[in-house]
Amino acid sequence: MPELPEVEIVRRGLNQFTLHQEITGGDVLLNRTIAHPISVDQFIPHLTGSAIATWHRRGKYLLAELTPSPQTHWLGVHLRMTGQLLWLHQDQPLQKHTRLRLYFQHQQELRFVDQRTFGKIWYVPPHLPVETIITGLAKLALDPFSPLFTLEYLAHQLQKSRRLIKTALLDQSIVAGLGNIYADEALFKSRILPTTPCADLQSQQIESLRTAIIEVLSASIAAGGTTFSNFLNVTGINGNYGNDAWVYNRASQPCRVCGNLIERIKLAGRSSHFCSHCQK
DNA sequence: CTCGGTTCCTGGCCGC
DNA sequence: TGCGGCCAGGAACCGA
Repeated sequence: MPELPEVEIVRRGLNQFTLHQEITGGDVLLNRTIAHPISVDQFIPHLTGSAIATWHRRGKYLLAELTPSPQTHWLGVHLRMTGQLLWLHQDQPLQKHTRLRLYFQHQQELRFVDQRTFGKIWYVPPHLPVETIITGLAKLALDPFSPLFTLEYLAHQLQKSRRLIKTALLDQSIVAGLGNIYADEALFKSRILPTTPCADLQSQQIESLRTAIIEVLSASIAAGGTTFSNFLNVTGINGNYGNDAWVYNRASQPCRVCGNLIERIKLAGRSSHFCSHCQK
């Protein structure tokens, strides 16, 4: 599932291919993909004639800064479970789950393909803060790559939660960008059991967790994102990270550190993978 | 206010 | 081989 590293890989690809080219039109194939404006008919006309100055990422959200305009306007994208943004020629045959097509000059196209239809796309008009339209941004925590993502910050974020650490890590208002894969991986690297209540974590463990989060995300970005799920970068290429996952999706397989069998349990409806020998 | 459960959706997989 | 049902999960929403 696209988590921070996959979204970052997509962002880099978008910045490589889509900038400073006029949007000439488009086609909405599934209305509910467009989260804003409410009237889908207005979506394509709002974008037509603009170009993308740059793509930003906040947590798992992608934000395209649109020009020209006296005031900036924005295009927002969340891939959710199965969303893919592909840069291709308009002649390329439509994928079965194509939800949105944005046409660019020279017959190029930015295509949104999303099997399970949870993905969302927003248009944010000028004069409005993006948070007022893309409401998920309003309660988003710091990005782990922010210089402000310190031990003090993470400790403070976890202090206010009475939940188990695994559940807290999936909450985007505590840390932005983690999903089920990298939450399990970061907990393994920091040797913390997913069932540990946040309040029981020692300062040393929180620092270890903070470091592990940054390392796990960095390693995946360096590998081009995960092999899991149907993640593709904008040119349609899968990543390489899944092959060296420590625990994710490895239930009943030997721990890569101690050989104990990896266990799998359900926490708040999500599967959690861990080694009960390495993690305490 | 906090938090867990449910929901959205499709396709892969398991067991009979 | 065919098919029913379960499972995967990000985040909004609902209700305790």
